[in-house]
Amino acid sequence: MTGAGREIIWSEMGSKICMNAVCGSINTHEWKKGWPLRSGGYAHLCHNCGSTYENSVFCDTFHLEETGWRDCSSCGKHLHCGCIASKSLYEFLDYGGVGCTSCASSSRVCSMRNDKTPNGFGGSKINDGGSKISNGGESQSAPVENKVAHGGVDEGRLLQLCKIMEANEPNLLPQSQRADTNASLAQTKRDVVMHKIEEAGPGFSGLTQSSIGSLTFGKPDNGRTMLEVKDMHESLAQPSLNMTLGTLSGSSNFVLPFTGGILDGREQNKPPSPFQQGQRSRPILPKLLKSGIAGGSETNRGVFTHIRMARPPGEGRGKNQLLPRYWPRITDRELEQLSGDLKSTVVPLFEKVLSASDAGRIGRLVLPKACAEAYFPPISQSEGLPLRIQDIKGNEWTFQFRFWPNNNSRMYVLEGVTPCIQSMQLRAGDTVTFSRIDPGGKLVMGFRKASKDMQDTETSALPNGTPGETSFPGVVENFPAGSCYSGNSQTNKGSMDPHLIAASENLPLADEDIGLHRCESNGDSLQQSVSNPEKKRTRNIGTKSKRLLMHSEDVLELRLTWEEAQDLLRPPPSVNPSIVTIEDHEFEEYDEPPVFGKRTIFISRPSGGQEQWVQCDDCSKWRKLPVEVLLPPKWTCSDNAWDSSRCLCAVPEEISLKELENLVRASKDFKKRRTVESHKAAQECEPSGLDALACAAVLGENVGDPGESSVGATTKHPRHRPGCTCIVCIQPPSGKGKHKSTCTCNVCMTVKRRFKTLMLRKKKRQSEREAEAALKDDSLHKDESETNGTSKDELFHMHIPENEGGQSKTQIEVAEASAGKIDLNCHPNREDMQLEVPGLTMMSLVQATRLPLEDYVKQNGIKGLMYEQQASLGSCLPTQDTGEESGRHLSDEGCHASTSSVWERDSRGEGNYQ
DNA sequence: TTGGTGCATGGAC
DNA sequence: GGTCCATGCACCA
Repeated sequence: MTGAGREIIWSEMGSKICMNAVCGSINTHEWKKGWPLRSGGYAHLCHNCGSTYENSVFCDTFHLEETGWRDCSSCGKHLHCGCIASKSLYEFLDYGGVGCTSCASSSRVCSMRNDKTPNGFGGSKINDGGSKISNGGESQSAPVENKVAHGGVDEGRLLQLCKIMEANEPNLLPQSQRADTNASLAQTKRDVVMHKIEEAGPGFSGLTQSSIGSLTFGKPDNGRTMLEVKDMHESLAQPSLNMTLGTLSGSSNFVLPFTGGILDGREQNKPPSPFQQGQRSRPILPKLLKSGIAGGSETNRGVFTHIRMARPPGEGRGKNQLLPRYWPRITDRELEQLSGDLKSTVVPLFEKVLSASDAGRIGRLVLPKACAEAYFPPISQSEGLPLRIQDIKGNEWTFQFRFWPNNNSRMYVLEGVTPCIQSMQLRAGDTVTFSRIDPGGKLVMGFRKASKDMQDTETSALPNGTPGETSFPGVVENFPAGSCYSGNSQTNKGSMDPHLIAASENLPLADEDIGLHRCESNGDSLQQSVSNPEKKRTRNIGTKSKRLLMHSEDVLELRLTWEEAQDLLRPPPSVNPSIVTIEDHEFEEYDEPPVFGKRTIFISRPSGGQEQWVQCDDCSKWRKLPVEVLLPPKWTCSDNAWDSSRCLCAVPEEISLKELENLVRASKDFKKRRTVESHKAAQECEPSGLDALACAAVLGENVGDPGESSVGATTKHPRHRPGCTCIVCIQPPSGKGKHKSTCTCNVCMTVKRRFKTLMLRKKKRQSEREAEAALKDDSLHKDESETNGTSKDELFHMHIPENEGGQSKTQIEVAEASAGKIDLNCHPNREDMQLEVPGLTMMSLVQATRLPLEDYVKQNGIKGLMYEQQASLGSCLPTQDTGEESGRHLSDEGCHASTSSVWERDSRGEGNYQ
């Protein structure tokens, strides 16, 4: 067929994917032959959308020179091609169009004559998957024909685009991103797609709505793999493509912010676009927004306003190489806000998700190399230079921007970020954003809480979310003070410019409509940060590349949550269990697995009463229930048999959401306190790792499963890891059987060796003490009173179970000492070891150890093993006396010497226990 | 003993 | 196989 005097024929081009963001067709072998090029040959067009081979997204000067031309509306000379209809549109508008090469008049696209308009642009109407292309030029000056209803790009459509994008441009989504959480990946995909759409500009003005529709791969009759574009909108469902490519029509053109970053390496070798030359420092956002969104179509406002999408930064050295994961994610609403306050121009540069290292105490934030080289001052010396960066609160920080050589490359870091990170209460997983304020070039640092992101996603799924709001994460970014990126975080409003606060408060943002989850979690996060600003033990979960920092309390909370989750287990419905008795314990056996009941929250009233609240699955209202009620997985107001006045969703909630939030927060605090307390209690009860080992090695497995003991203990060892050769780590796995008396394994030999040293040391110290006591009567009396008198309890500040039956105090002490308080890591040469427990004196220990071990063993029912171990020990000790002594003096000062420092030394093998 | 520094290492891409 | 980068870790003050 023909179009605008040009014959459209098929041309063998090889299998190429149309890079058109919306199209993405795989043009197998055949491309449409387009208009003749000045350099000879023909342009090649996607058989689906009509884009040029290199497509509209990536077209630039190269195409302007090589492909079709248009006539200047003033002088009639040829100007430029239709490629500008897509990517470069906003650049044209931004710069007032392109000067005609002949008459120098500014030639906006809309005013150009269209006699050479290439197909696929300027209102080309493509039907049936692009198998036919009509005359694109004829509608050039016509207003945008948009046959599709307005509205936002919905999630489903975007996801489809994501899939296409992923299939077509696998390199766009880095593996690290793919391996990330689904939410993150989805967001990244959306970012890329949205950027693509955005890049495509008005060329897709008719596509940004439901016209994006379903994009499915198919095989038409000609056998070509191609993409069909169908409207997903039910009310607009049509059997064939209904897509009208946007026509540039004067002021109605919408403009999207940011010049498109180039994703593809092939762009890099092309001559620079005339629209970019000399324009690096232009203030991008406000100008674009002014000319764009403010006067743009509602369609596209609706599309982009709420969406947090990553956009490649508009400038910087080597910007083209920036991975999408570093693209700053900004919502158009924030940009819109920018357009209303042009006192300063914020140029988002890049962002980075904080790793555990970044957020850790080391105070170094690893910068993506490309970002550092693109946006930070060039440095030649490893020492780098100090960099002043302002945070969102207006505080100015000075970081050392430096690098160190790394594999013939460089690793860039910002040093000294800890105070800033703490100031912003950031943790691993949160995101820091780097922007620049123009004029002045001041670097500013914003942040985005990871938890908030998740909450946003979560909130979007809440029934009481704002209707019509995008399902994308809401706006939670905290932008630099003094700029328009004021953000919406309540947390930071206090330090923000008042007018910015007002502005942000006026924004009906998604996260203003936060549900209970968010308030709860946010407050929680804040509370955690405040109460535990530092010195937290961290634990990594997941793979190395996806390390997530978990604070110890979080881990505890996770455990607690799991315990709570078990509470939620409900027997399978309508199934009677069979009762099985095992060792006097009755178990209910079910054929079917249990189901999870509905989660409820328990809150404690200040008056002391407890309440159970549950959220209706239909209306999301919270209803109060009796505390003892267990709910099925699904629960709605109609199931509220306990309060007939509130058994309808229409009935308002009993208390305000705010009040409920407060109660929940209080309940959360209580839960946290309980968590910490239970953790402390667990710490007190759990034997240390070496204690467990001592029990295992000395007493044998009957005392308890050493493997089990070591599990709890391992968490106390700072350097346990695979390959660790410390005494705890080298012990045999649980269930491998006890060590025989003749065992010469590493563990047993170490235990024996240390035990011997321990006893020798004890004997020596005992004699010293006794000599001292003989010299000093006063101290002797005191010691005697401690030993024999009633102050023993005070000396032993240990956790002693209150109900110890008829055991004497001494027995209890020995029990404590023997049953798991032996720390064989104690250093024989360290005088301070015995003093680590307040009130614990040598004499008290000595007194305690005078009880024959056999008696203790008998009383505790572990005699057999002890005898066996004793025999083993006796064989390696020099004298029977010593051996006997060793049996009696198990409770040495090492009982409580398991400090982390000792562990450390042990794990490094630096301890001298010989 | 602790914390900072400079570099090395290894996994992921 | 090269590059990036998160983290480890030896060394030092």
